[in-house]
Amino acid sequence: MVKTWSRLTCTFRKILLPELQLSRPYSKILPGVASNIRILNNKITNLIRNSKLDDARMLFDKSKQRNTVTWNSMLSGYVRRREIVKARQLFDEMPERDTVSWNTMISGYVGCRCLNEGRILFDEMPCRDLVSWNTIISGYAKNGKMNEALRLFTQAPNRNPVSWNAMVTGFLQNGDLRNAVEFFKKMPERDAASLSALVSGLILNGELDEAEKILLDTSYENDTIMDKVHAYNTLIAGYGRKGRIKDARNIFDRIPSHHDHGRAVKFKRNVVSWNTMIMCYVKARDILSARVLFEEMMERDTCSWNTMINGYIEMSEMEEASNLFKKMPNPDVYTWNSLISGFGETGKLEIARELFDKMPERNQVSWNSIISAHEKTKKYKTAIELFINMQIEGEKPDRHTLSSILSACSELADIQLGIQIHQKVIKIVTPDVPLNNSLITMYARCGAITQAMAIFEEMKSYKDVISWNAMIGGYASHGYATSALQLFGLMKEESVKPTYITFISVLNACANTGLVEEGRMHFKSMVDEFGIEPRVEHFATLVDILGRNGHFEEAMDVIRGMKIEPDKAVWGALLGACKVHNDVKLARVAAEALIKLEPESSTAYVLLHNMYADIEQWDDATEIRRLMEKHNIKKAAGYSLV
DNA sequence: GTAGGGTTAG
Repeated sequence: MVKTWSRLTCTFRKILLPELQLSRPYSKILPGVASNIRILNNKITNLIRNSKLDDARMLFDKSKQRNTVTWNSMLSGYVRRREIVKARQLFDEMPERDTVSWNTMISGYVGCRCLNEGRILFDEMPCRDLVSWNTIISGYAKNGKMNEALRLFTQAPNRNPVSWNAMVTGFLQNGDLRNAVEFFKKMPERDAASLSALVSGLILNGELDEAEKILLDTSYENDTIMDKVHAYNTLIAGYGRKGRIKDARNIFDRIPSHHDHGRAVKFKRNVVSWNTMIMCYVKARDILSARVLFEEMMERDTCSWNTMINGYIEMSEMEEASNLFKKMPNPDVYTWNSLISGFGETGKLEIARELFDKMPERNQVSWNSIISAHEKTKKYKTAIELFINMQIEGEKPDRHTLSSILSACSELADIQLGIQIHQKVIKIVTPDVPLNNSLITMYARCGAITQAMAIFEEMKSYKDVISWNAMIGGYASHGYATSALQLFGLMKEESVKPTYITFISVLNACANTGLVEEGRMHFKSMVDEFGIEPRVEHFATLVDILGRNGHFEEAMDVIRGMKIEPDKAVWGALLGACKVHNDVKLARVAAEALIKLEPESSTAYVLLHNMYADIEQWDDATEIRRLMEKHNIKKAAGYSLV
């Protein structure tokens, strides 16, 4: 039986195979061959649709029989990919061209903004159809050449809604709203695209009220536009972006809902209408109204759930987000990711990690979210471990990953890893300003000031205030106070507006070099010249500068004049200065203020006690000891009572 | 296989 069967198939092959290789003329006679071409064309079309252009080309080259459709499919593949040179080569090689070939080629040129080349072909082509005219008209319209578009539009032997819509869109893109509306009104017949084009164009031009007017007017007409819901949704979203929630809701309510059985419904709300309206509420942080609408929905899609869940995450209401997530039928990777990043942002690292470990599939964003969650909660080592695992599992790091890891390197002052990440950065992405800033910070924190400066200088004019802050801070915190101040001078010369962070470094530099006058001056200019409200860090440093140099009166004046409550850094700076200058009286004031702020801490007690001991005021020293015993204060490690 | 519009989230 098996033998007979294989003999039979052999015979069949002998008969069938030669037929498959028949050349062109036979394909017209033999239906089997014609259907083979159809199969081939379908295959090529599908490959192109899935953007597998190279596979399509291989199939194209291999096939012995091709018809014009085969060539056209291949041509449209190149046109879609904007590979205009290859498209033209193929076009020139074609054994015969039909109108579609010409139109495709023209649309290719037009899509690449090569209007002249497109026009040459248009003028050359043997017979033009409506598509040819519309292609060239929309080409001119899209590229702002409305005069030429209009000339061709008028010349065209006939027009359809596509021709009119191209003109309307063109006018809108050029901000010519008057003509856009006029053309829309003059159109002999309009379709859904006409309305969509006009409404979305008006919204892009900021004319939301005009868009609404036209939209509502159109609904009174006996028009043929059934599919108006698209345009309505566009307007809802437009209002949402402008924060006009009431107007958005008004439009939403005007779309007939599923419950309107009574009258003929020309169009009705779809799930996008609901999602868009929920989105509006979420953007306006009106999470309650969003939830009400969400509960009213008859059927929800993934987007509805994710929008609602993300709304709660935006409001940091992670519990509600979590509850909804548990009820959600089919969460996708985005749902998981937003929860992970939400829990990460709110410091709930364990939950974030649990979700990450549990999720069915991960992508780059999942890894980035969990890495950043660890980095933000100061779990730098784990962040780096995750970064390594990410790559083991075949997920590529991107600029977000690298930026998180660079921060971890900065905090750990791990320059070895930092350098490795720097290499990766150069290999994977073109560093943008934030990434370069992270690199500067990393090198500066690791004490590699020269490398930090190299990047800073490479950035040329693309530096922002953060780049300057990172560099000035790097100098200031590594003992290069003079360089820090010089760089600050350059920053002002280049008219970059400093921030409060800049001044922390600048004042620190002054403190470290004992530049009292300069310190005073910078503090004053921060307030007067740059209008920056001083924070406790600034006051603490100023007190430090003044106190250390013996200007105790002035330092106390600064503290008394503070609009905000002085914190332990401020009093600590004063106490430190008193210690240097052996001013016991003022030290007592500072120490008492410190003890008030931190009753359990022994630092101030010990310091004061030792100052009394130094000048042999034993009664006072004993009093401090008694106080410590009374309040059960134990010396912190590293301190001793002399 | 070629021409116009295209709404919501991550």
